[in-house]
Amino acid sequence: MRKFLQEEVNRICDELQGTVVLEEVISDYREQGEFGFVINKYSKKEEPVIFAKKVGEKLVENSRYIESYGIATIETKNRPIVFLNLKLNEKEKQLFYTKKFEEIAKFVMRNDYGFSEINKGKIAVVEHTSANPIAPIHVGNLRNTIQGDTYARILEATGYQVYRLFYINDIGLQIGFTVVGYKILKEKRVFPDVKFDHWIGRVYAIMNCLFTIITLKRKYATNFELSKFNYKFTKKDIDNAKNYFSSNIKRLEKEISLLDDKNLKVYKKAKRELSREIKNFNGYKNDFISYFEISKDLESRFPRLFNTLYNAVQDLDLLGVTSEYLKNYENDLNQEIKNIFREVTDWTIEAFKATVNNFNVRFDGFDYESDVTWEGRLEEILARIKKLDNAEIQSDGTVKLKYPKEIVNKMCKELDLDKNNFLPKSGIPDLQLIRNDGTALYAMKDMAYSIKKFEKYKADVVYNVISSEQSLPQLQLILPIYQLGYLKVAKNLNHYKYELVELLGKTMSGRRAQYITADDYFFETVVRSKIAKQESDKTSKVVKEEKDEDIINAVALASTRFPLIESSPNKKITLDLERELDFRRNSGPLILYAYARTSGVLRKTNKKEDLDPSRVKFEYLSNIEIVVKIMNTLEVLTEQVLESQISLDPSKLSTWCRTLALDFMKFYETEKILGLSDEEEELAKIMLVILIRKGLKTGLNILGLNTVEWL
RNA sequence: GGGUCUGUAGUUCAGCUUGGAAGAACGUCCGCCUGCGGAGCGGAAGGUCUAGGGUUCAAAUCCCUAUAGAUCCGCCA
Repeated sequence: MRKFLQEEVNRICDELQGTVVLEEVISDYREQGEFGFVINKYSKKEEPVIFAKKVGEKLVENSRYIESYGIATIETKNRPIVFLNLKLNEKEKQLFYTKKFEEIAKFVMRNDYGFSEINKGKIAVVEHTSANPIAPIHVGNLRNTIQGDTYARILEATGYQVYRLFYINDIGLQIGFTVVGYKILKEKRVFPDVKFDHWIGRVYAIMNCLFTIITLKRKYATNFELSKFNYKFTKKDIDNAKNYFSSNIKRLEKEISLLDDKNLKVYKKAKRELSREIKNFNGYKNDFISYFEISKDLESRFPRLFNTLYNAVQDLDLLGVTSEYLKNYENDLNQEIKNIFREVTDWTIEAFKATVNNFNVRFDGFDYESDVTWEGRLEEILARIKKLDNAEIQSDGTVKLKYPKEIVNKMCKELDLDKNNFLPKSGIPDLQLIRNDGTALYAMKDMAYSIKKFEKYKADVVYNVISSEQSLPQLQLILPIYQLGYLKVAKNLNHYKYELVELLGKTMSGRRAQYITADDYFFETVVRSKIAKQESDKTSKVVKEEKDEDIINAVALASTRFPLIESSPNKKITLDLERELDFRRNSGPLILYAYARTSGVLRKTNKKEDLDPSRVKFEYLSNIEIVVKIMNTLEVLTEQVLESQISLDPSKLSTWCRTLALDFMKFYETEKILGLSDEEEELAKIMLVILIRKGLKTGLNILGLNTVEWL
């Protein structure tokens, strides 16, 4: 109606230059009409009130829809703000809505409701989760998984063919020593006694602890006295470390205070360097203290694993063996070592699959970092990078790319990066690609993988779901790709950013093998959902003809996925498990409940879901205000999906679902639907319920949630 | 030191692209014990939209400055 009226107003009053935007009138002035707009910007030099009167009269005279008008004035310092509010002719309005409702009803009943074909024929790749395969997926990772999967579904709804990818980071120090630990345990015939990813998480934590302790001991053996145990700290070690670092920090602080601040530039630089060193010392000091505790903690929680590994590494040069393993794997030199790396990662990935499956998430492809490394693309890229003007090849063999201000600004402009809210005003730090031993750094492999995504999957657009912390590396990734001439890749590689998740009252730490895993979270939700269902069964007289398990799973799915997408991705969220598990406070179950209620209504009537809208007389609908609101909501689903896609923000769609559910609840409570004396009215109301049902189902399905008929 | 993100009701947030009359849920208080299913509904209280300045007839919204919090700036991946 608003849109239509807007056009009508524009047509009639040609002296209103520009487009009129009608607003809904607030309740204080409701007797003046339903819609209104601000007259000031059109009135120019004329007194707004007088101008409003003129326009109002003209509108009443020329439009059969507008019955009368009212003027509302808000006083300000200067000229008052004047609203022209329009009251509609009830009969014409009724006719208009009747026609409009039928239109919307037909639209909603279409098979492709909610879906568009704007991106038909195009291929999109969404890479998400990509958690390190050395620890279970925890609630922190889960936001990535759910955001990525939901966004993939939104892309599909706008016509894309979507590939969901998981990038397996199977190279690096952490996986290196974890694999060493795994091999030891396998030889000693110590096998997993819990789900593999949970178990490998413990192995990782223990190996990391042993590895870090020996590294620290080696590093500081000449600086202060340390006990002869290679893989353990004693109380005395910690005291010595504390003394050593504290005195160093004190010394540096004294140096800072003695600095001459006359030469500002030199002073600032020196100060920065000194505070960085202080930070380092503080870091090491904390490492000594915390690994002392971690070691004891892990030993007491997982005594068998810990002791087996601890004893085994005594006769082992852990640092040497790890680096040997890594070198062999990275260069694909030894089949046996390759097998054991793959064994660990593949088992973990299988466990990941089981985890995300609970959340209705599946992947279309898994790519190994090691494969990318072996494929030979790296040499080719490196050769071309070395020829770039901003490449810097140092005598020790390292290769860096320099990005001063001018280059960055120019490239950002050419790539149109400011549309993503990213316009660095200064240069960005140097990007190092090659170590002095000639091996490739992560950034290098990431470039190769980005290009591979476009080639292997024939992608038109790629979305990397990665936390906002990684904004800089993601930018550093695009620029060299662009310089190498991969224009399509650079322009269509997007960073889907999201802020991190915190858990109320809990700190998560992989090093300590302390986290709330996604498995725990789901299991806990299932338990709560069971309890909630039992309680509802007690009070409800309804016999539920659906499997308990399906209902419980649907509720658990909604309650876990919903909180992770209902606020916008660049808002940090704190999960309060008590709140999320209370189904009265979590919006997910509420929407499922609304849907189940539509089922309840339909069950009691012989009308079917395929009811033909053209048989329905919408003029019989009463309580027009809420009906109009519902219809307006239903009408815009497709637009809402598109908006979520364009703004990389699924929360717009989740809000849409919640709004529709709440409005339906309101309608349901205030209006009797079945058993009415007037058959036409009943039919119209049933139609409305069918439409809402279709809307909820479509919206929820795009969000990756399942609906159930009973709750 | 330099980027980026965030600051709106007691709490969690929407609204900012494209300026126009301050929104939702939860929590609190008061009503509706179930007529199509109470995981619900109605009502009330609760806000100098972090601060200051600018542009404008008009700023939560645009621009500048400040401030608080998060985060990034390694031969880690």
